[in-house]
Amino acid sequence: MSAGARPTLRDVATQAGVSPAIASRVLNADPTVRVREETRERIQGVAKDMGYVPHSVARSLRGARTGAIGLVMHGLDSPINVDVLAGAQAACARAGYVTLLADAEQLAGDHSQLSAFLARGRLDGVILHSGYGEEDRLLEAITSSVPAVLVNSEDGRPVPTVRVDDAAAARLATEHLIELGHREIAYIAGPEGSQTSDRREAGYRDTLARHDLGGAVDVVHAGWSAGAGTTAVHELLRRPTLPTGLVVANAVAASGVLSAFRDAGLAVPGQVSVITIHDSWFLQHLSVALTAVRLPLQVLGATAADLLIDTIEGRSPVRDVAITEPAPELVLRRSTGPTSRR
Amino acid sequence: MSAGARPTLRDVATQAGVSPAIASRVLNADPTVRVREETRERIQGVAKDMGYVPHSVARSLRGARTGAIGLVMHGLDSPINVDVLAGAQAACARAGYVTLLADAEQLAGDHSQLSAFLARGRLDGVILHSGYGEEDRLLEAITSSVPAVLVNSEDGRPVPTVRVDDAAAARLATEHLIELGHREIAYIAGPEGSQTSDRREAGYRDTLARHDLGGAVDVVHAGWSAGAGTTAVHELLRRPTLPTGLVVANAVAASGVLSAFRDAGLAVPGQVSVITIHDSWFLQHLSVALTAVRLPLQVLGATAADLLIDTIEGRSPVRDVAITEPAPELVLRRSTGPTSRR
DNA sequence: TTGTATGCGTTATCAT
DNA sequence: ATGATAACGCATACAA
Repeated sequence: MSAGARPTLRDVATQAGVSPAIASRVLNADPTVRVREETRERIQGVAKDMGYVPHSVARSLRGARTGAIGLVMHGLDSPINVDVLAGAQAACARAGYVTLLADAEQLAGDHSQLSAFLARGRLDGVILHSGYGEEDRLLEAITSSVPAVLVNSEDGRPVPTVRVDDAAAARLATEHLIELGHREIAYIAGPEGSQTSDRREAGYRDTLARHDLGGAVDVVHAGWSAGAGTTAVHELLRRPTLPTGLVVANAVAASGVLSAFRDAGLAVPGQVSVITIHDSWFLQHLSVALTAVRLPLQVLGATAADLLIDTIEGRSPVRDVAITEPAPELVLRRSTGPTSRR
Repeated sequence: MSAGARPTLRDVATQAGVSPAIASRVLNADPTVRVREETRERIQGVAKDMGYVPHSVARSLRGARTGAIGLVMHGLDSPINVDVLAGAQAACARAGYVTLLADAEQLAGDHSQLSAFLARGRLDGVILHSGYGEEDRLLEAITSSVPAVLVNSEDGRPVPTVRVDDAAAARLATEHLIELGHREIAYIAGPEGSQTSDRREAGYRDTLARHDLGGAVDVVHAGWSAGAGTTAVHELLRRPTLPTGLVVANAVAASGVLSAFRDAGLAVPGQVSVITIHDSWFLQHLSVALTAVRLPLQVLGATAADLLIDTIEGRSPVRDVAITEPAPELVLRRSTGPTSRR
């Protein structure tokens, strides 16, 4: 055994004066094997002394499992998405899996990256949280090679799906504005085609309808970025009259909304109230501390991981999960207030 | 070949009527092998038709390489650290490596996670960007198993180190305030023991000294979080007199600083100017758009990756890298202005 | 120009 | 209670 080289199972077995087979079973605590207590201790002692570490690759080759889960994520420039990643990563780690991280856009755009990632034997499964643009392209390649779980996508897919209760969150946000007396409430949407944004829009429309405000539906398509929020406000400002309340689909976009109002000299919440979906540390530090509906994003990631792991380990036939616990929660700050107009 | 099972190299070889050895060498474009053009095409055709994907695990077991790099990161709740992660991830992917992500704190606190991550044969190397608390504990475990590169740590370590030019950034920030006429400038530091914060402090001290303001050195220890920034301001407010300018070690902490001033009713930059180190998308949306010194964080991550890959692939004896290109850059926004006092 | 044989480190099966 | 052996899929040294 040369200096840097780690000992193999055979090294341990030889040193302990037993066969590799016995050493393997003892070190893996195989319950079906009966060895003398003394032998067991000797093997374990030698393994510890020699600093034996199992060779994960040999193990995966022998068995079918790799103990690795792929996380294909998009938009890591947004803390919202990072929360999902963190939740998924932590849940995988707790369950004994390591996680491979890839960027959805890069993977979709570079075939060699995709095949390196999906190389046979590398992964036990994949969690896919991608922008709607990459999703279809990636999904087929992934599912043809390993089990997958989709985050925040439409259900009715060929793979299990996990999402938060977007509609409920939007309802809560819209209700809040209505309770404050607002009647002209616009929804600043995400990019066109985003299912997440569509579900929130549905909640917004629901709520207006239930309050006989169905005629006031007012949707402005923007995007997930701060710049998109700013652009949406500029669009609003070109109109003769402004809504009194805004439900913004996403906290990052809402940052841009607030800055645009500040730059335009409009008071929030004096002239316009703003509420957003998703909470994050930065909201209270924006130009006006931003009222939001908190959604359990880490739980979302963790649930996706748990569902995938159940699938991998042969449990649970659950297909689609909508997370209702913890429920969406209103986090009151300073960006919403009673309407001054009627 | 059953339904779900992917074909092996042997399946391809058999189907093409050649031996596995030839198939292997053709598919890997081994330059030392000379085969008939017709044979080559037949093998490649069959591989494509059957959807052959090399088995990464078998490959790693045979060779010594795994094509995987571990990213051990801390503080993914801060966009600053996520930038470093994104840079490293992208650079690894470009070079054909997949990346395993782990959280430094979790790894340091859970021995079974650590050994799963460092299992023999899993990784070709590790990039470690950890809080100063976990670093020492993790470093030994990691380096005893694979090559590593340290991000933003002190040089003179047993492993190669990469960092940005913290001192230069702090000098630039401090100079800026001095040029605006400030003479009482405090440094809001990171947590005690942080080398990154210490390097920035040195730059701050340098600059004061060079302007004969060495007597005005004023360091308040805080931390990297927004809450720490807020606390530091509360501490300042208990003093009889406030500095006119603040250099804050980190943009997230600076968010808390700005909010604390807003809540206390102090005007920024009217009564106190604030500049921070690190730029990020949210700075322009804070209660006052925050002036900052931009440091190339993605480049930092990418450089760490490149250095590690050089090491893995047997090139380059470079030990410690201080990134000077692109140089720290002043990003002027609204949180700094001429001092009103003298 | 192509084929055969071996071993990477494990674990499971079957024997003793 | 323990050991011998085979096999996972691939890449290489060597043979033909």
